[in-house]
Amino acid sequence: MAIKDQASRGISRQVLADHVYEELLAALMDGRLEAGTPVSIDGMARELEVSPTPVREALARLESTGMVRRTALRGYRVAPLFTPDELADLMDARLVIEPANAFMACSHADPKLTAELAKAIEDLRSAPRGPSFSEFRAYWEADERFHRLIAENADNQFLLSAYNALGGQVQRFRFFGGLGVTDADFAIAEHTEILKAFEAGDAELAREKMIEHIEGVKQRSQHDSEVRS
Amino acid sequence: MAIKDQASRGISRQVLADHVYEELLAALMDGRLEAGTPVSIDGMARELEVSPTPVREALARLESTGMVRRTALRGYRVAPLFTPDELADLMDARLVIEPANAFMACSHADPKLTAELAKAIEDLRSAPRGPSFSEFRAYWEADERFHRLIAENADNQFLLSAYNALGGQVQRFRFFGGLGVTDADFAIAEHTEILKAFEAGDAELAREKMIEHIEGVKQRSQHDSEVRS
DNA sequence: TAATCGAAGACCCTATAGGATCTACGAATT
DNA sequence: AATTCGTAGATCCTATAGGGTCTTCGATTA
Repeated sequence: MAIKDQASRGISRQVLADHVYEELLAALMDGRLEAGTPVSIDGMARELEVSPTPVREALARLESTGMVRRTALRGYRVAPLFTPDELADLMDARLVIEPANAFMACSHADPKLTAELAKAIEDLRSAPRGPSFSEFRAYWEADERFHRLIAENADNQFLLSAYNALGGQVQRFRFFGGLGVTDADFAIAEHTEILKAFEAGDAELAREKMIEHIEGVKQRSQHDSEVRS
Repeated sequence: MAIKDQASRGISRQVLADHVYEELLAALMDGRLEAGTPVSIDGMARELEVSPTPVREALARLESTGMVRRTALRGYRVAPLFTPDELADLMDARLVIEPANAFMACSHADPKLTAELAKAIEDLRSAPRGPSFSEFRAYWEADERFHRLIAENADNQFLLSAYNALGGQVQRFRFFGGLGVTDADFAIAEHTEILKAFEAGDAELAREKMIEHIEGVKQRSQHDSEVRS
């Protein structure tokens, strides 16, 4: 009823499949759906109290994000966690795209953007660092917002698509999710360096600082992976 | 019946939605579905002689490729053609991703890859240059194959996703589709330069030659756009 | 003649039904 | 006791039905 009510209440007509999509996305990001577990279409339909049809459509859209994988005639399952090698590949890909985003965004940055970036850093600083999902979420959200702001202000829809294709939102979360936030102090300092470059309007410097940041994330993530294994 | 037969003949059970997806993709790439025209779910179901359900699923998947756009409660339509500005943005994005692909692919290239690249160039050279779709398709396919080989052999699933997100296959086709193949001689020469770098195992050179190639494509495309408008 | 109204069709969206396949589990047999 | 068989349930996939909205087009009216 939870979803259905909002729709059938009829104040503003909406598409049920969109609600299901958002619901599934939230469940995946909150960790309610763990990596590797199957996602039954019929089962999810019962759980959300809708018919299988919109669930099927939502999952079809979700597949392109890499959050779920589909096997023909066998259904969907939550994508597995990354191996250390895949993690390194992800960072290499970010090293290709995000410095370019930083350069372009800085090339035509306005005070509004720098203010929003500063706010994202401030939110990062003040976010709780607890290991629980609910606490961690604020931290992750601020980190994601910083990078996404830059990607969006690069003002190139294709680069933004490429950034999205990396699973910028999700994959990063799922990686950090299992670990503690050992990253925080470093990330805040490195983000601040990038912000400085933006404030100075030095696009080339912004590119370099972004490279340094992601190199740092890569090294720290590899270290954490080794510790865990 | 065309599609249905293959499925219900039951030799190997298949998913109808996958067939519909392939069928729609082919129709989009052949130009049978022109830019901007609406794609009715029910109508397409009648045309392909299936129910609307698999069509709906296929379109949901297709949306992530950028080939079709969806408006809630109003259905799908074929994505509009590019403006010159969007074309420039696309080339800028390619300039970010494809040189990196070339560098990485060249870093661990094997004779098999260089042979396949050489074959792609040879196919490019021998392809007909006629203005009709069917003739042009062979040329475009060889061009696409060259770039995709490099992207796939960069051996990084995330960079490959990013490359795919550019609509590497499709967007490029849709751009060239309306124009003559004024590009051919230049493209063959530039591809050959890239191949030489691969044969020499010089990754840095491969990166540079890829940059030169895409810069060339960008300039020529802008020139063509001006001529046409 | 121009404008308005209404009916019919197209279309999107969701629910439901039913067929096919796979899995799980218990009973019967060796 | 182990194995085989069969049945019940779960699941995926597709078709069909029906509700709601929008557009179109013709008829009626001012």
